[in-house]
Amino acid sequence: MPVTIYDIAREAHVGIGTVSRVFNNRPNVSDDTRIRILAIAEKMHYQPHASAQALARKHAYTLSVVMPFFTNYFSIEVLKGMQDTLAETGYDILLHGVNNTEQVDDFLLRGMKKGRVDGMIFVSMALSDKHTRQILEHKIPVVLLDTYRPEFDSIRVKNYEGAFHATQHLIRLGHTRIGMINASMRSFPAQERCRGFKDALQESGHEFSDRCIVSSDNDKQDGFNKNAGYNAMKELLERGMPRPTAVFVSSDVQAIGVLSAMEERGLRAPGDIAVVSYDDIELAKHFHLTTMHQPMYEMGELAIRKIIHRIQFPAEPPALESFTPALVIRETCGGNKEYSQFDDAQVQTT
Amino acid sequence: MPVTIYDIAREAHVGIGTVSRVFNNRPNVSDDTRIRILAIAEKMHYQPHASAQALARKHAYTLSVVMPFFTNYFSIEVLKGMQDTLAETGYDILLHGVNNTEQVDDFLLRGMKKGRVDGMIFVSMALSDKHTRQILEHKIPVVLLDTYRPEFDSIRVKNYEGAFHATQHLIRLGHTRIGMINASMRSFPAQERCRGFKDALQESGHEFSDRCIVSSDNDKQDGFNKNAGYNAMKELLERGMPRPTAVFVSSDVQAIGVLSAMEERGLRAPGDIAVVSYDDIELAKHFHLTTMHQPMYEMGELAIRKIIHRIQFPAEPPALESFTPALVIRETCGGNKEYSQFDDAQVQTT
DNA sequence: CTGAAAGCGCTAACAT
DNA sequence: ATGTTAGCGCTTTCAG
Repeated sequence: MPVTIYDIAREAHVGIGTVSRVFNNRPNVSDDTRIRILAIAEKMHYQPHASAQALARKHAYTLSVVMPFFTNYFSIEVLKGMQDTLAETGYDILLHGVNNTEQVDDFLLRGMKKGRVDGMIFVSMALSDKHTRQILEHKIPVVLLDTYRPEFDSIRVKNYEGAFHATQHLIRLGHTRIGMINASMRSFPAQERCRGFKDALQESGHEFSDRCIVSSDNDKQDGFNKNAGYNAMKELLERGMPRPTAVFVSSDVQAIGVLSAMEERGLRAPGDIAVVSYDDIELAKHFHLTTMHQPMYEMGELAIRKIIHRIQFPAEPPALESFTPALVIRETCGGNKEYSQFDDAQVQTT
Repeated sequence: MPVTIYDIAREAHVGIGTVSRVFNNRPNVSDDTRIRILAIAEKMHYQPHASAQALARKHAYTLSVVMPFFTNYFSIEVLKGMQDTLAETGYDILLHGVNNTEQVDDFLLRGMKKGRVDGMIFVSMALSDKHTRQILEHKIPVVLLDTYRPEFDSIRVKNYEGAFHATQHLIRLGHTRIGMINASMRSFPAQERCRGFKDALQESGHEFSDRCIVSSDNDKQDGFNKNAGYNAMKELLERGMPRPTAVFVSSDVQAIGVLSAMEERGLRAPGDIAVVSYDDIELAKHFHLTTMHQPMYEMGELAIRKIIHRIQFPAEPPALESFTPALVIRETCGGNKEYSQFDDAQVQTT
């Protein structure tokens, strides 16, 4: 029923080889026959068969992107960067949104199924040893985004440094009782940001107690959501210790929740409690959040370039590339507003 | 290099047919050999080859989802509904984010490439006659989501009715000078919502002038973004006509921008200007927006079920399924708050 | 420059 | 119950 190269070969009185050559832009076809074949193909509405090509070429031109469920801006921006880059390449992506860890197994299986995809990109998820081993065994090209594993190409933003910087900013502003609202510690970025926070405090000789940190245990999006921020802030305020004068929040979405919780008690930022958060999502500007800007779109772009490179050169040693987040100063923790680069914000790239 | 059914057949001293049967859970294989084959496959890390299967089965278990760039909540929620449903089915989706109309051609081509996908879902985009013809010619199963074409299965929300209802709400609240902030008229939903708005006004005998409507011409996301709302509201306020006492905004994201623009001039909702918007995204609650709730997640779910059904029964006549949006009353346009269903909101289903 | 033929890895119909 | 064989539609030698 569907038209194949055989059909058009017969029609054009040539061999299928010649037809194939034409469609693959190979040399060694006379302009004459090339044109004739193209015309016939057009007339017959010929479409090459993707699976057949993939089988013969041993190349599916498909990538799998596995990410924790992409409801937050970070994932979306990353995805967007990927898509725009993809457009130029002829690759397509299979989107694999992960709700929980068991699903990773499933997607890993799908991705590793021979011939399905040429490579996989894992976003923001700590890969277990077991998964790592499986991937290595099957030799499927992988790049990690917003996570790290020495075995694979990794693209990270310096979460530790970013958190450190953000906290330092608070300290320089004169704050001494500083709390942190963190996402779920299952998340790799959350872990790193927590470390950065602690170290910044310790380095500057601040007293520090784990009671200052509230980690969300909200499953949804690893705790990177508004409600988690709201609840965590409420808890922090109720822990019955002297109220912090500043908090570092592990993401902007959470910070929005934090702001809500504060508002409920009549507290304002920065007056009562200064707030610094992380990500610089689109809405951050709207909430005047001072936050750490992450080059999400660019990371998505790079991930695609890297995976395609890796597919071409599987043997090269894995490389780590790091993006440094930049502090965007708006209004939620006071401070100056002299320079302006990102819209209404001042940026320091440390 | 990679292990195939031939390898495992040789190892197990059986024919490849038997091996194939085992992996396809077909009968007519003795438990004995079945177990033996499974064991050997396991040992050799056998993975079936997706492209080969697709070629032989004439079925790729892949869907293409084409949507205008998914940076807004609507798309994301829809996507999420799709993904969750997909998990049970064994299908994967190729995500095709469209930035502009020319790209549709590209993706259409990719989608129609034989064997690539078993079906396509188009979200929130008016399909041109040309595209429609192409799809029909290639007989590829299609379902439309948030658009309509008699030629295909369509899932819509009643945009017209929703807008009508929202506007009516404003009218019942006693408003007479009502404006509308619309997205780009290129977007189908925007067109429908505009019609609903106009008709509601006319039906109730309100004077109506096109000057009350500001349509965004912001390209990004067809004008469904915060900035577009901000700019449009600014323009409306500057048109030098008596200030409207209420506005209907074609989406929540835009409404957030509208609120900003108002705030800048010291105007508050609902006191100075009442605001009703559309979508009921997650953040709508945070902004206390009175808005039309759309069952986005459910629509995504249904789209998947429909396309899979359509793939199985290509001959059935196309069906239209409609979701009715519900008015969620919060605070941006006053009114009562007696009942509560969606969180803090009252819902009327008309 | 072009045709023929051998795969790519798997499914499915047909024998046995 | 199991082996054999013929495709699925395309790419890619290898002759000519």
